[in-house]
Amino acid sequence: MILLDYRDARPIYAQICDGFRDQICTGILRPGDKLPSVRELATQLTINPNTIQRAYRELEVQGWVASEAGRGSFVLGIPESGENAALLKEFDKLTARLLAAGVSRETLLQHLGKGGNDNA
Amino acid sequence: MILLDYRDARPIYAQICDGFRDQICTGILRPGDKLPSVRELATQLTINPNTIQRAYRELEVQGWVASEAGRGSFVLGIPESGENAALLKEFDKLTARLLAAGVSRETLLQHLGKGGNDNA
DNA sequence: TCACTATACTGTATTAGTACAGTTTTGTCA
DNA sequence: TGACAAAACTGTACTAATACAGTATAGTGA
Repeated sequence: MILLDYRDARPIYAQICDGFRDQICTGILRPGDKLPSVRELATQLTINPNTIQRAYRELEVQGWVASEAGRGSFVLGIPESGENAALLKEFDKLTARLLAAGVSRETLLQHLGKGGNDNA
Repeated sequence: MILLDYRDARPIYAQICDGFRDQICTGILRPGDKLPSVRELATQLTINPNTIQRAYRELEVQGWVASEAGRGSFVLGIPESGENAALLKEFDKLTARLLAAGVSRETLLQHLGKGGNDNA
């Protein structure tokens, strides 16, 4: 259950992020669990679905959850160190740059496929 | 002068991006030139300043312009694109690092999917 | 039972309203 | 002239309204 505190200076989406991070850290939410849909939670908290989406996207970028269009958002687990976030940001910038330079997404996908082996 | 075509399927912000890219490529706008402020252009086009900001941000991420809070947005020039190979090499290196750090290929694919996908 | 279509979900994208924070310029007073 | 406060800019952040696109499921016919 996510609770909002409107006296809190932090934005709503950040409070939602924190709420889910807590629930994942304490084991209330476990890898594979489904998060409430953006509309469901938005209705429950009486805020706009877009604000939920903003929170889910944040959690996704940071590696806590994964969202799939048409299916839902699912818990991944506690992401590895915070340094990865910085690396991922760099990754995003580089990607944008390559796309702007005319390199196709296919090419990048191929490069991604070629890399090492393991996974997390 | 940026012109909008509301019959165009492309979103407004993408049209604005294209407009400025054209002006930079053709030399109408040169490095160091100041772009109209988000409010000024928004008023001129009778759209919301936020839509302009979206376009400027896109151009900034791609390396065409630089925005400074309180000062304005300025043309940088045509982003380097000659040595895509070098950029791709950097991409590979960064990818390897991320994978080694425990970031899953899934996460990287998601990041790739999220990147801006305006012009063809 | 199986195939297919309609529908009811899901996340996502685009644009807008509004408030905030940083910088520059202008005005005022000593 | 110089210092300093006020105001007029600037980009940015947060939330919301709305429309779109993908997926799963329920319903219907053979």
